[in-house]
Amino acid sequence: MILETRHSIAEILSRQPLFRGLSEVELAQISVGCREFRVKKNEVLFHKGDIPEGMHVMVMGQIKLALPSSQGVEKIVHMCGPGTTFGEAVVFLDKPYPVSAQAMSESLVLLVSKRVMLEAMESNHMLSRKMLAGLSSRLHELLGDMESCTLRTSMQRVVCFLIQSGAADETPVFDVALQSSKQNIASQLNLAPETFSRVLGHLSEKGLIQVKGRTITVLDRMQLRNFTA
Amino acid sequence: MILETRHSIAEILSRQPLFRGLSEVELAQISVGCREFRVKKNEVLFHKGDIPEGMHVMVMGQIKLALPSSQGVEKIVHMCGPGTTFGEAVVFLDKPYPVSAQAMSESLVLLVSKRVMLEAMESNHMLSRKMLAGLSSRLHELLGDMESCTLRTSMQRVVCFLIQSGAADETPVFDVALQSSKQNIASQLNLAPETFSRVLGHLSEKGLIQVKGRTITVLDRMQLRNFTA
DNA sequence: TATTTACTTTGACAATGATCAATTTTGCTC
DNA sequence: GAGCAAAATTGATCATTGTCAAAGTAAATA
Repeated sequence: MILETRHSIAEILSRQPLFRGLSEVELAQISVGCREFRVKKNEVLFHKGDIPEGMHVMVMGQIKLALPSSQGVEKIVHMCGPGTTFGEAVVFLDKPYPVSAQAMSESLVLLVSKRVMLEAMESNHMLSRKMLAGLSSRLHELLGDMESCTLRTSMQRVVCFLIQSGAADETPVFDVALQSSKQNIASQLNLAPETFSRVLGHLSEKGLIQVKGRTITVLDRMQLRNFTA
Repeated sequence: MILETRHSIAEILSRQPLFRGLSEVELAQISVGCREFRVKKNEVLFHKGDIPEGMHVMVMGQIKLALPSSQGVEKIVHMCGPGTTFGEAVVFLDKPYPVSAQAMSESLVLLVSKRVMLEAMESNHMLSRKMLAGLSSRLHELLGDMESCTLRTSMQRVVCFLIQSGAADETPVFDVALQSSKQNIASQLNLAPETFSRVLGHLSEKGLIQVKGRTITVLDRMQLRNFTA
């Protein structure tokens, strides 16, 4: 039974981008250091300040990483989706979690112990390399968020968000499907939900976008970009 | 002459925390991939958007990493001091610099090429481990800054800054020596210089701190901390 | 030391965005 | 589909913080 579980965990791991390319032996070793978590919608996986045991691998679902504040409000720092990892940094730091993690939908998460991760990386340089790349990406992403928060107006933040959410190509018209509620997006953009709503309203009035529930249609990428500066 | 220079670079490297413990051969190999930069005060080492060639090691001086904005203003993200590194992330990412780097005082910086860093890490796992730890620290630090910017008032930001700048012990009275100008600190705290000045003024009035040029004396750590919540 | 330049402080004012409250809409559960 | 709860919108108001301007101070340079 346990062997069966370990085996299935190894199989799950093998499908995650981070662990792709590892040998069966390596996967087996890592799977031994794994714990499986099935969390329901709104369930909290860990709180800011908790002592971390390892790194998390998202297999299924959606989890938000957020900074709680003394009052009820919180600032969402990142949304994690399938195939991604989070909490990498705590593997190397001996510090409590700097954020809280809460499931936005029913999710399946693997917790890989620090020790096992460190050992696996010691014997497999490619894994180290991927972890380095992952942390680097996260750092750049966070810098981008910082830039948004500190030197852009609410309008600019929303416009940048819309443009970045579109395909990389230069199609003038495209749809943005919000992957979560608007208040959620607002928090990521560091805006009050009301402000977000109003900004979308303004852009609609000007005929630059069209809002239908969680789908926003950008009607004129060029003109929209003018609001960036 | 060149050999002489390479040798001295290897020696400098051996004194940097990141490279401490490497063999002479390893240091020699890395030094081959190094370029030395001596920058004067206010000189720009690189701009946001430039294509990175490698990672930087600060040997001497002080360099600020900042996000420029369309208008003249900028947001300082980090101050780099001797013995630290910056631009680690670009080694793993193939992306332009997300920040600009400008010397705040005459500085000596080494640029270690991406290729050489990657090779050195491949053969020395301890180096990978240190890079991972460094990136992780930076990430947590940035999360802390994010927390500050997004869910604290100007007063709270300043108070947190003062308390964090003090020794870890619980001495009620201590000095904080600002390592740069007040407008500089203000930018790091995401405040207008005027606001920073006013907040310090308020705290002085209440008898919680005393400001003398670039030295701030905290008179009552406990009471000051009350402003955090 | 004199002179200029940069930094800091202070005041008055403006504006962006948050908050509060009420209403409408959406989506979920039974 | 009815009823309920959560989410979104809209309006009115307010507060925090930024901006502009001016004066004062410190520091750098000749």
